[in-house]
Amino acid sequence: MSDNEDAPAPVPSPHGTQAWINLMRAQQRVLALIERDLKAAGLPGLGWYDVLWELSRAHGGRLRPFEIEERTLLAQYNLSRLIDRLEREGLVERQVFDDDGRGRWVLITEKGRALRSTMWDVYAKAIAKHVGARLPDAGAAQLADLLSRLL
Amino acid sequence: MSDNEDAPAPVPSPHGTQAWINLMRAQQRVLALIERDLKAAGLPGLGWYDVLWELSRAHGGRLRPFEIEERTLLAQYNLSRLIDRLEREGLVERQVFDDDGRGRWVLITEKGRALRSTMWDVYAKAIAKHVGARLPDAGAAQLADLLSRLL
DNA sequence: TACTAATACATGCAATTGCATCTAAATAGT
DNA sequence: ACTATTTAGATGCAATTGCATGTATTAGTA
Repeated sequence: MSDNEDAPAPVPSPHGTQAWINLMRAQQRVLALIERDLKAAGLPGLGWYDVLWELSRAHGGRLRPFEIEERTLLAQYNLSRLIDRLEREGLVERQVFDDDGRGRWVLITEKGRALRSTMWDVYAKAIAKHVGARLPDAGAAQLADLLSRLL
Repeated sequence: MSDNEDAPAPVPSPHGTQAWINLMRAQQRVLALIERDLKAAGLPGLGWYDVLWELSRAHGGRLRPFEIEERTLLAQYNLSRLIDRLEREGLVERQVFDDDGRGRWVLITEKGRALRSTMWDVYAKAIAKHVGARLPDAGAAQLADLLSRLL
């Protein structure tokens, strides 16, 4: 035996490798374009959007930090500081969580909801421009499906 | 008229949006897994790999910084400092570029080639495990093709 | 030639990230 | 109840990133 792994083939197929490279490049490229559009509109980046979005659609407009963490894939220490920044801007508030003295609620404010909505106007157009316009709708659906298998 | 953009539809289709979300998530997730494997093997991250790879396949094992920049999508100031770090580790060398006093060559060393090769052993297995094993080869090919349209 | 703009790369400084660790509070084991 | 573990979240510090700008050199233009 030439390898000590268990099931999966140890060498990636050329197609698998190409898929990975394109995944990296496409994401970097489109992300940069979308962030550029947001910045050009004087708006914060997608990190802020993601948190505000999860909060705004959560029941009661609030979540525990660890719940946001799960939904956004942000690292715990990054999220903790991101919440600091959001709080400083009045977009969210931290509240005590009575059932567990360690816990906090993070509650989105009206200002936070308004900003998320404004951001979506720009974000949605950016997605349409940088993704939708480059792929027929059926292709987008197929892409979404293939990518979902990596999740 | 309700919009000031030119050709593309201003609102993304649900499929386009889903494709974008999955693109972000899949890339984040797989990237994190691959970086974890590299770190577990005591190796540097993909940023180093990308530069070493471009250099090792370039004619004469050397490129100008701006050429690396184009090939890797690294920002100019980030690349400049990344080269500093690579140079400190003896993986590359900076040389003067005689035809243009502003320019530099970045030359990969034997040590740099060796490290890239070692990294590839781990990287290739990680791609196989985190991408190849989740997608049939035909699916990977299709994914690569769809993503290439975003590039 | 002298002057202005553009190109190639580097760097000071502030903001963000990653890592390790810390505190406080809840749970588990005895 | 008492100690050890685990969990939620925060934080000090070093490394990296982003932004703006700096330096040197070449190209363009009057």
